Amino acid sequence: MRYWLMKSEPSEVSIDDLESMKTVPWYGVRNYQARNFMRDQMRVGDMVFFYHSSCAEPGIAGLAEVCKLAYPDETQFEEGKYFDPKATRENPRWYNVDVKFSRKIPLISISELRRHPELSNMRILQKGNRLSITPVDPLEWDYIKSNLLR
DNA sequence: GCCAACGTTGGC
DNA sequence: GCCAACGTTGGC
Repeated sequence: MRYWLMKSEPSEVSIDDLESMKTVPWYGVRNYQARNFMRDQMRVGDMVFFYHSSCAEPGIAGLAEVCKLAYPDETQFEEGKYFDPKATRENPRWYNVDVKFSRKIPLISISELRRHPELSNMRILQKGNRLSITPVDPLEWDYIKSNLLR
């Protein structure tokens, strides 16, 4: 079982949206590295920190779980901002897993995360990091669960 | 709104 | 295959 951190803009899909929808396809990823994590490494049962990005209070807002293996992202075929003219049904370019709500937590802000030297290697805290899906080291996962999660 | 960092694109 | 230009991300 692996651990992940997945960024979502709350104006798009927030932890409250996930709670009310129960499960959500993680559509719209258009970065190859992030796609590869979903397509090649995520398994059902993997645990996820649900992270709010590009908002007033960025940080970990909840816990979720991978509940369906990667399959072609439907939005690449549809009109709209995620449409990809180079993608075909025979040759899809983008994939997504489904993610299931686990629980909401009191926000662990990015500034709070930065306060802990134990977490200083987390991808999310590195300067210039823009990757929307990153693996979380099991030690970092446990540290956050036992020290920062209420 | 700014801007640093980084990924992608496309001309050569 | 290089690399400049451009677009996007995301914290601040």
